[in-house]
Amino acid sequence: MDSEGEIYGPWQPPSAPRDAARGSGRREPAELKGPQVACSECALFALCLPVGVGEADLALLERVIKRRRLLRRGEVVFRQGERFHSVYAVKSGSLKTYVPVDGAGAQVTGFHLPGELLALDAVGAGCYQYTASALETASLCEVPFDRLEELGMLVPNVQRQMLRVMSGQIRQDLLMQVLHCKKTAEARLAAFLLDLSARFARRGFAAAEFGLSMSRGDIGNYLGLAKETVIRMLRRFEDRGLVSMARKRLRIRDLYGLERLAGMRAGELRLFETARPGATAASAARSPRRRT
Amino acid sequence: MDSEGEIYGPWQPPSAPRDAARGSGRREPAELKGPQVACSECALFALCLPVGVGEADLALLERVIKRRRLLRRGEVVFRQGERFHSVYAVKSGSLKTYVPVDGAGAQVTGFHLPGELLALDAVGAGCYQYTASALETASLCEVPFDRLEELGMLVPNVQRQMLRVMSGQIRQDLLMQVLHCKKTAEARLAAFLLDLSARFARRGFAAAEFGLSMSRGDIGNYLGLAKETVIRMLRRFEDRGLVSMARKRLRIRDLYGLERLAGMRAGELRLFETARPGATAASAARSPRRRT
DNA sequence: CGCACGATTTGATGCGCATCAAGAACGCCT
DNA sequence: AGGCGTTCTTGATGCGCATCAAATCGTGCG
Repeated sequence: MDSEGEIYGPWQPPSAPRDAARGSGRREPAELKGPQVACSECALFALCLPVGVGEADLALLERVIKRRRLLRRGEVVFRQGERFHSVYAVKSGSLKTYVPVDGAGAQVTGFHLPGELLALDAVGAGCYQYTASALETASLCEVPFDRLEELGMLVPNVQRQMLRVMSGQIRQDLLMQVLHCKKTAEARLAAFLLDLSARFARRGFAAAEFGLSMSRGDIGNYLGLAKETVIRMLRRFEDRGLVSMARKRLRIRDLYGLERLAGMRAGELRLFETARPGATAASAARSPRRRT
Repeated sequence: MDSEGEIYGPWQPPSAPRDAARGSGRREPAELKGPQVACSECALFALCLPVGVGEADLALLERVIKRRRLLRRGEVVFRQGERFHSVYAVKSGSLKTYVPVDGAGAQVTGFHLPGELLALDAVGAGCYQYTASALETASLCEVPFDRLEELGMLVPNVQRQMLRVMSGQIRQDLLMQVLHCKKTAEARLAAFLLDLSARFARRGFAAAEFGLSMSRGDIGNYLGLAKETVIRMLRRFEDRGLVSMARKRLRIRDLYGLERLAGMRAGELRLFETARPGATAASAARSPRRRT
């Protein structure tokens, strides 16, 4: 399916993190530690899934991939404002995306796990809307958008699938808005963990145990909380037996308890590219104290 | 440009607000008071703009419009979860969209002014993602999506334009996230007013004076604030001479002052369908006290 | 191996804004 | 006009969470 783990670093913007030294010794790439998705599990593949799951489609897909890129922690894939040319699929590792914000630091806008698509929303803008950087060693598939468009000519449904993916993004943003406006710190963090869990599960990884590759600060930034609050809430969860944590490793012990805290079921977050005609949302009422 | 103000109410879901009585007397429709956009100013028209602005295109556009719908305050256009069939363009009046939320009320997800498009993001989901209802007497153009798709076949760029509009929505959601995570109540409200102003201006209405058709409660809900806070902030703005208010009418007196409060320039909100290759965002530093 | 710097924790303190509780000012209907 | 429900306003109070400060841990490095 893949082979040849080409180590590209050709277009390397001035961001090299301190640990980007080439021959650092420890653990060479090629065999990547973390979870890694097969092409058939990747969001990119879903772009042409509707036409059938045959070998031919896989071949079509392979043809649009320009190259793979291997990133180390902190390396930047693209920056906000750069001219848009490619979308990316995460093959292994994880990334965060963020936008610089006025005077104070940045706003983390999302985390991206193996099998997920990156930057499709830049299509309509002509330039990337945010900066993407690796949270850990990661590999990506780059897909030049013009090739994807060509593919769209051959396979009419690809266009529709792109709309679908973007629509899924908007749906996700809606949920984030609810989270920010109506939920306490506790509920936000619970929802965040459930979201991660569901996304791992979706690609075939363990839903109950996974690594948090981002820092507490990043989580807090993303959720609109101070990092101290994130820490305190995590501790609270652990004290209540909802999760157990060792360093950056998290294990969910009481899924239902978390769902109760979050005020929503796990599946309700990130409904990505799944049309459910009749579903009208939650029922579970629970919310400590937050607005009317 | 239009004529025949057909008063349709055929598909009227069980929501009739208390003031929906038919022959209530006062002020018949047909002549609408508020701002009203010409077809050439409408977001729908922008869908095929790139092919040229000729008469032929206008004719094409007219062909896809199924009918106009006239709504009274509180009437619902579509509900979350209903099967998606049409997108809508606001011709006059204004709407709000919202999603029901677990135990407590709803989350207002947006307001929609004349010339703006509604529900395009439902394309990828197959069902509407939120409920839309009129804030005041309003008229809409309904466009069945299958007809829009047909148009897409005739005019290839329509597809691209749809991506563009959705991408603009995602960009807007990103800004909302920053607003919620990093800004104080004061900054949020200032940004909200600037956003409204820019949107009115964009369609050719007065940027400095307009009506707030939504209630303070709706504004607060949308921004993640209590309605009391909205009121207090508005008063504060007025006391400082930034705006002046009479009932639901608002006049912006000091645009620059508001921008300083919001911590961003007016144009930075809602950059809708405008690609700006090199723009990297703000510079104005200002934020009273909010996160790191 | 021990140094240094960043990430993680924990506690103390205070501010921003939600919440509660009335009252005032509409808009709407009879 | 007069009544009434809804929205808007204003003040008092308290809680949630940001902020500040400082210790500890982890990790890459010389």
